[in-house]
Amino acid sequence: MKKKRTNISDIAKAVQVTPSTVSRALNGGGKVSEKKKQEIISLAKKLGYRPNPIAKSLLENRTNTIGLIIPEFTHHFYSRMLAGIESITSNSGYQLLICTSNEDQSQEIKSIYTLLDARVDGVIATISKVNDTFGHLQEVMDNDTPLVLVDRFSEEIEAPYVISDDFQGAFSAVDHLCQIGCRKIVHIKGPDNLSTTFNRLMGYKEALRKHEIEWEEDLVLEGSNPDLEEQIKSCLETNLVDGAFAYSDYLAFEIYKVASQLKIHIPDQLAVIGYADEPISTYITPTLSTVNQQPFEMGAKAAQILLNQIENPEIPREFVSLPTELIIRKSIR
Amino acid sequence: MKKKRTNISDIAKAVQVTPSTVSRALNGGGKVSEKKKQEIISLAKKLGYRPNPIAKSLLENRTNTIGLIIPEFTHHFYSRMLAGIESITSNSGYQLLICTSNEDQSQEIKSIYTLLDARVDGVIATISKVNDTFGHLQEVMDNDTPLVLVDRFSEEIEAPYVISDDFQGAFSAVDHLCQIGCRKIVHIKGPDNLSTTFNRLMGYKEALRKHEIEWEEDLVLEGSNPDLEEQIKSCLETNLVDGAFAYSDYLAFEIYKVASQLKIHIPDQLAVIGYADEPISTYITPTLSTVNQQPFEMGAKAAQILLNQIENPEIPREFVSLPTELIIRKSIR
DNA sequence: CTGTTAGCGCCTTCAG
DNA sequence: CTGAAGGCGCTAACAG
Repeated sequence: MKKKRTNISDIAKAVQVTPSTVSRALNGGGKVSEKKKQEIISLAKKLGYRPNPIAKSLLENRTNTIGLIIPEFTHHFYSRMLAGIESITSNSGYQLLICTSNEDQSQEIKSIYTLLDARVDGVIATISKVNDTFGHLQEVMDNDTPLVLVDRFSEEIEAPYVISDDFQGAFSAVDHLCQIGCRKIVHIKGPDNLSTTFNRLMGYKEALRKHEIEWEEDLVLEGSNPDLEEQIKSCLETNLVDGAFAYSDYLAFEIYKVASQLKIHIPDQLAVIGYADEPISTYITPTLSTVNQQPFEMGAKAAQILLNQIENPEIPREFVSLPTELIIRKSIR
Repeated sequence: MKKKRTNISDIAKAVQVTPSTVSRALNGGGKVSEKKKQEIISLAKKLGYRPNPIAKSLLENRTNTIGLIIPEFTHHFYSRMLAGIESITSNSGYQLLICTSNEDQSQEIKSIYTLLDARVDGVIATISKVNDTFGHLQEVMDNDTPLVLVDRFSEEIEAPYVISDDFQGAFSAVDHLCQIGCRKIVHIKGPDNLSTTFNRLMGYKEALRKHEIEWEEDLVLEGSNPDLEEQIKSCLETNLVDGAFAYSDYLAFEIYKVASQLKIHIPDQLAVIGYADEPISTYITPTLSTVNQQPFEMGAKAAQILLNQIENPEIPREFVSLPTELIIRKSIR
């Protein structure tokens, strides 16, 4: 059994006043004689009194707690996002209640209700990859609990969101490849159905268009294809590919592997750009150029918007698309 | 303002009974006529009634919440540990309240008090690297809040802990190097003052002793040394080094860099083993052999011990040292 | 079987 | 300036 903590009436008894007076002395509400006030304050300190936030929560109908739902912790991207969120919330006196969904929508739904039960003051969520129902998210909003989506969003739900500008990120990467003279640029796509996959593909095409390069279907490969390695190999062999842009750093690494097999030199014969600035990108040889999505800033921004909504529910919803940053390393001449 | 949730007395009014009856009907305590019970249950469902855990917490003096303190999120090791912890707590109906210390003890202390204020039912903590005071941790225990240390521990505090067996991990790595014929094995040490640094060094020495190899001071380098690269270079040049064991995968990578400069072939001329099985270890060339500390299992075990302590405070403290796993990859013949 | 009462810790009226 | 009373939502003990 937990030891009983000293509470407000313990102090009241000791100083021979009522709990209300102690409350007033400690919180400054109303007038208390300076003498008693000092006495109460010093005793409180001596006894290590700390107000019970649970009682306050019950009274005020708020918990100073933010619920967070993310797919998982282990990708560097989400760790950084989490760190960004935490940097803001902890500075504002909010606690973080964290749930993972493992990209499984049924778990996401369960988590949402858990958080709602816990009476969190707001929710930040990265929705699962596969999603077809939005009632749980709608319920959060119907409950007047502010909700901010981060990294992924859906047209189905009218919550504020913070995402990364995938179109621009891809565009800047491929634009750079074109500028340094690449004319045959292969693209390895991400998983189907994700808006990020689509937007990065669009950015790729748009950059080609800008440089008046015809888009070729043969040069766009499916990253999820089980024999991706074969695909890359035959693509590199049959075309005079001089540039590559991958949906992720990990997929870019697949290109490295094949290039090494085919004795194609990176960056002299082939320039490569990945996506997400994973730690591996600075450890592989040659170091990989990539697009930084600024996950820390994404998390921080989402947290700021949420706290804003909590403290001022009337402000209009914000929809933020954060700019990306192209990082040039040795995979490019 | 948050919308008012339907509570127990809303239901009571609607069904014309008292709140206590509703409570009994919903929780099964005491006897309620089957008819009313059904009526109450169906109405509760219809109104979407969900009990307010805050009220229950106030009453029961427990919050079904676990506090967690970790240095940071971004190292893969902590992400995995976190995932391990979460896998256990979420299955047992506990929520996770997470704080980061950024390896700063003053922040760690602040976080501890925040968690104590939040009335968490237990605390899992990885203490900061630099630590010289333990009053805050003692206070957690004095408060009868179960505490489990994970990854790092201190003799100064008598809390149960779960750590990785660094001695055995290092021993198995160096033992393996000896077995494949290495006789001149360099070791790059970790940060001073960490027990892990010390224990891995001990494991290194013990393995050498087992194979009757004299320990040489010249072969042990400081990983934190700013001109580490130079040190490695001169060490590899002046000694006929044929094996290397590094405190971390990142430090092992420093050896890769120098070996490449000196045209020393890994693994033919030099066998290398790192530590921690970071993702980079499978992406660098050649893939790096390493020691897996099983962070997921560490987190899970710590969570299990904590939940045990919470539910059964009288059980004796456990002190767990988890075995490591040597992973052999292409950095070894 | 069901209602009443009391209390978890705190704060906020409302009286004095 | 300070005490008394009430209530946040819920449950447990005690009466009926």
